[in-house]
Amino acid sequence: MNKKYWLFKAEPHIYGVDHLNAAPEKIGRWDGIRNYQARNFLRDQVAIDDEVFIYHSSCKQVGIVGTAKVIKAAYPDPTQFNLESDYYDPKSTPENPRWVSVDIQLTHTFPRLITLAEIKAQPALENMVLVKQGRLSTQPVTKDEWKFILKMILK
DNA sequence: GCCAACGTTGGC
DNA sequence: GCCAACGTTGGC
Repeated sequence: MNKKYWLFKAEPHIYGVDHLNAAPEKIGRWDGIRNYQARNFLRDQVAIDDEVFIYHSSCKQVGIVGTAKVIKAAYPDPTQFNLESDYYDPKSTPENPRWVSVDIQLTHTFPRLITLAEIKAQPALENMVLVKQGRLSTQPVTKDEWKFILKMILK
């Protein structure tokens, strides 16, 4: 099974690299995904040992802030059953859950943030889903894009 | 199944 | 706060 690469978006004030860094073993549950296209990636394709860019959206500095690896594949997102949660979904049942989570472990916090503007300025990245389809919170990244972005940190 | 109205995401 | 680009809902 080939390792795959992903980009997960989050609003940093809700859940981001800081939360993962503060967690035991830097492990966290990626939950609250309520978009079918994103859900399908999480449920059907995201696998253990896949690597993930953590992206901060809707904030002052939008961009990629670090990497994580998947340590647990899709399982029912517990927040969908929690009446107290913003992510509660009355149409979801334990027998037939709609939404899934994965667990990830932070592997690197970048020494600097790679901004969306930088990414957009790179011809090599013009086909990234991030560039072509703005609104998608869980998206695939190609191996070439992954390697290219890691090199950008050194510049 | 179509499509208008409405809601959300997310950059700027 | 604005607005473009989606996604969702609901009448028919």
